Amino acid sequence: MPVSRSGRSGRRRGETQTREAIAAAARSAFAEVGYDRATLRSIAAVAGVDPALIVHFYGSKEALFREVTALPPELAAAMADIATGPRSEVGRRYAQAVVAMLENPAMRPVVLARVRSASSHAEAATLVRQQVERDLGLLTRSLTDDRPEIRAVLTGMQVVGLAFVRYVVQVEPLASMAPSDLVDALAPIFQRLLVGPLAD
Amino acid sequence: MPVSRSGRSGRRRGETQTREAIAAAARSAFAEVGYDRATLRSIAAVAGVDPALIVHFYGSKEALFREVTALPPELAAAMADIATGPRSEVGRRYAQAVVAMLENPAMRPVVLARVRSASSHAEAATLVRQQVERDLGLLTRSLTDDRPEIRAVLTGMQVVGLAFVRYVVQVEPLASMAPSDLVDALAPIFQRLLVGPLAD
DNA sequence: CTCTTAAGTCAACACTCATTGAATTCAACG
DNA sequence: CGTTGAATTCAATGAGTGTTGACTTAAGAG
Repeated sequence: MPVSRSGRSGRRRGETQTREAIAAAARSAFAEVGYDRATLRSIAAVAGVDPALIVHFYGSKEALFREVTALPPELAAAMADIATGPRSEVGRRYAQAVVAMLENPAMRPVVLARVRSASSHAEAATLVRQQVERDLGLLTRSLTDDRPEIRAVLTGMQVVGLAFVRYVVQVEPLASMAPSDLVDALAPIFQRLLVGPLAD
Repeated sequence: MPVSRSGRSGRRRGETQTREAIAAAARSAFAEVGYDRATLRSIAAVAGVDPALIVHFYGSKEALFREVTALPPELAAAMADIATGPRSEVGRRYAQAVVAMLENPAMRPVVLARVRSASSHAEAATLVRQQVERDLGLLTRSLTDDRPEIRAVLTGMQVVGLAFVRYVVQVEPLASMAPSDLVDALAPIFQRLLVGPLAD
């Protein structure tokens, strides 16, 4: 299948090119202002496209959100990797994974879109809930038999709290903290929640 | 100043009575669906009142939100109290204060209205930011000289994360956990963040 | 009783939203 | 060339929004 020879000569782009432009604009919009305030019109403007084209491609705003905030399935596999390795460093490994995810420019908008939209959009809330219950439950159950569900939800509380406080509310000094310092600050918290004692 | 003799005889209620009905409906609405989805019409319907009356009393939706999500100033004083008492129990005392606040039916809607609206409403985000920076900064600075700002923001991360995961996203088993169990789970986390070592 | 004042309602305005269906444009194919 | 089909736009629809101003109603003051 020959690809259209140019990206710029005519006004018409290839389909995948346009879809990706829309997807990127949508992710950013959902991540920055949440589901409600991210209007099809504003997304279309950023993507350089008519609003009707978005629903032509995706069907509806709901479907657009679902498609654009999907997480790659390899993420669950990465969770499993964290359990392998020395137990005394599992907190730091998880902290590194979380910070890396949130600093990854392809991943951050997806996570923030979900968290930011969870406040007013029931489906986004469900996505966050399932993510914590499934993926973190998997991790903690593979690490210990001592109340893994509680460890999972308390760990998830850290991740959601971090995303909210650092990126949404932007509280200093957390908002401008360097990733490596962030890992240092979070590692002991995760270490205790994942494999340490739950009470004193 | 004589108060109108009855609350129910005529169709007309006393002013304060109506204002409070509106305020309560507004708080619930903001807490349950966030600023954007809490429409003046839906609030008015719950309060049994015309939408125009709300703006007649409060001026605008913005002003309504501001007035209705104000926190009593005695809260800052309560923060100071937590610093007094045995250091080894400060984490538990703070956990009790946080859980008590979130379980207080007068307080919870205010906190949730702020957190839930922070996602899409800049002013709500500012309220949350200031709350964490000011009140928690006050507490940690009165407890230690060892990087109190970091302790404050990490502690705030717990509170925001808790509110979000327990009440907004409703992840189990945190969502249905009894308040006393919640205190038990949070106390050691706060203890370490407030006065414990920051690294291993 | 009359006047004043404020509580409360009503209908409308100006806007923005997602979504739709018809119309257009353009690249590819024969 | 002509035709097909998909990408893309255009204009409109209907529902919902915050806010406004004119209006009505009733309570308290003289």
